[in-house]
Amino acid sequence: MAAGMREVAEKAGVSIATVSNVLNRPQVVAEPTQVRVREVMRELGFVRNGSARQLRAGTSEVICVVFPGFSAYFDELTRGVEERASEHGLVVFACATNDDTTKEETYLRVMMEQRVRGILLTRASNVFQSSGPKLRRHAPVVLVDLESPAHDHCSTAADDGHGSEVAVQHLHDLGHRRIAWVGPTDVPQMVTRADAIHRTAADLGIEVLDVVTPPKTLVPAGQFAARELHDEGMPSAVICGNDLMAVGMEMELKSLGYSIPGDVSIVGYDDIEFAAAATVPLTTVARHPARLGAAAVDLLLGGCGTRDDHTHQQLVFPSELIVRSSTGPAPSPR
Amino acid sequence: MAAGMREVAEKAGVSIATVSNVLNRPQVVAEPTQVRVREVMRELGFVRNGSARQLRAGTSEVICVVFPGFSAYFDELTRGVEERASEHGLVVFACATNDDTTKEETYLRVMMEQRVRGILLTRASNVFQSSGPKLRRHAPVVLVDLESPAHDHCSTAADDGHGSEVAVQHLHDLGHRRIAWVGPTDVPQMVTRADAIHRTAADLGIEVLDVVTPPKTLVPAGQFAARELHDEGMPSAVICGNDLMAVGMEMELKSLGYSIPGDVSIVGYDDIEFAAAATVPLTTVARHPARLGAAAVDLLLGGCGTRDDHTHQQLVFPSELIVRSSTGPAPSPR
DNA sequence: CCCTACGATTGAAACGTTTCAGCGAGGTGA
DNA sequence: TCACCTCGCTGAAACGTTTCAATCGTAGGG
Repeated sequence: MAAGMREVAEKAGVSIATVSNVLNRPQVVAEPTQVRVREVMRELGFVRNGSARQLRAGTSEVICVVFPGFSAYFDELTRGVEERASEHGLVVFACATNDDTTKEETYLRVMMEQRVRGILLTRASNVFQSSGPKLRRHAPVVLVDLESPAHDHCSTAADDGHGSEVAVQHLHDLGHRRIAWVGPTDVPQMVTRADAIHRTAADLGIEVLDVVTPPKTLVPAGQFAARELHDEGMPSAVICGNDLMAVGMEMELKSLGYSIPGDVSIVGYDDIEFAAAATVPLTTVARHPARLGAAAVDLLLGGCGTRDDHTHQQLVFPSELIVRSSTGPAPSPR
Repeated sequence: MAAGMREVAEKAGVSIATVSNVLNRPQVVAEPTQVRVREVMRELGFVRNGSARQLRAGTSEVICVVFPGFSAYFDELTRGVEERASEHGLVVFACATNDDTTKEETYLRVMMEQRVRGILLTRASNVFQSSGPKLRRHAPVVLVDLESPAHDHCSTAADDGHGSEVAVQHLHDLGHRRIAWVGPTDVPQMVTRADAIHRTAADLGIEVLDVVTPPKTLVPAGQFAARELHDEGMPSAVICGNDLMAVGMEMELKSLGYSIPGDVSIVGYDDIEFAAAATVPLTTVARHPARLGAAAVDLLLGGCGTRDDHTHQQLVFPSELIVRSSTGPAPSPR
């Protein structure tokens, strides 16, 4: 059924080795031969067997990205990964774990088995802690947006600590003295942000309310948090763990009759494409996901995990506050 | 570096064949041997080489999904695929083409080369038309949300024709006589919807305005269309090609001072999770993406493409109109 | 005590490539 | 003319599994 190089070679009247050369080192085979072989390939609908190739050559052209689900942030992240990867002739496969540990384990196993060229991990749960070393022995791993406590991995991340500080400072400058933080407590990146916010707020004498969301940080989580705050007492400003939640917050608050930023100021994280286009364009801590993704690919290809002499790098990119219309002066107390 | 079955066998004092049996047919190997072999595997950090396995065994445990980008609809679709796939011990890799033909070609090539267990195609561009037959010879292909004109493929789809009829009828019942359709003209699924809308509207004596969007049917496209309609003359109801655009439409219209559904009624497609939670909960044509995905996996595994005697099936699932708050009576003309 | 049967294990042949040393033919410089 | 080089091509050995037929004990039946 599937024609292999053997059939191609026979029909073209050359050896298998020559067929292989046409594919892998065209310079060494004479022009006419090349043309003839390619012609036969087309005729026979030849598709080279990747497993065999990879088995023999030991190298794969696949990079895998693992994340919790397909949302705007990861879409942009992946775009960065893909762009850089394709410059090197690599292909990017993504998979969503839905925060399911078992699924994550399965995915990582398959990737190791396939000896993929590299794995980009975001939001890795405890799986990574346990099987990290084994994983690393079978494929280069780069952490995106996820710092390894032991610094024994390459990673790229945005400087969320600094971003958070600037965000809080911004709100302080606008006169806000009571703000809320909205995010899950079981997602490492979010905890980093929360910590920095609390720290900075304490320094500046700002009170922080915590609204805990589920780990699924999408629009509905923001809406949920908005209702929560509405019931418990609305602060003058809210920092949401990402833009999607911030948009949910915006929408729900408007429904509840709040004016933004008149009554409540809102800040997000990520600066996804859509942040600028929200009903009220969002003030947000830009994290440039595409850049993080591209840099992660550079680390992968830069020898991470393949060379013994490699020292792991933690790349941290500056994050900046993009001020749009969702933040304004705190309403004067009455 | 990477320990293979050879090393495991040696260290456990058994033959390679036995190691393989431990992995693939545990029933045939004695309990104590099994324990010992597994123990050694753990010690050595053995990970079986998927390429070799696949080369010899001829079967892969990977299903691939191809779509334009990572958005809510495809997230839900993939969830359905994944759920069904994992029941069969299969793993799902996704990739985003960003509507780039070259990228799509590359992806499909790699998938064929890897001899994946199956490919789920959505939004395939002309690539599919050209390389379809070749593709099909090397991997089972199922089309999702995409009808093959020649019916020479398996496919799953929602009955958009019927869904559209019902939507228009619904608006007619509410008294709307001038509506808009918002969507791209170069995406097959969208064209199907547009056609059905035009047809039904004509029957009912409803005038339809077309607003053409770019193929990237996300929130901003809806916002763009809203401004377009605002400038050109707002109809009393708008049907958007999907929920994301409908949400964009909602948001922008509210910003422009319109009341929903007071001034304008809005209908979407898909019924993504978020549709119910939008500022104004969305009336939408539910297409149950997860169900489409799961059914596609069933078709794949049901012998599509593997058996010669297989006849291709076109599975069409009913789509239903979910009426929420974004549609209401047409404003009385004054 | 032999024969059979059965359970556990194994040797070796694939699977479809890549790669490397080598081979013949033709060309070039001395 | 000979030695040597280059060019284009090829034979055959890997790569790490799976699988099937074959082997070896050993226990049970006659």
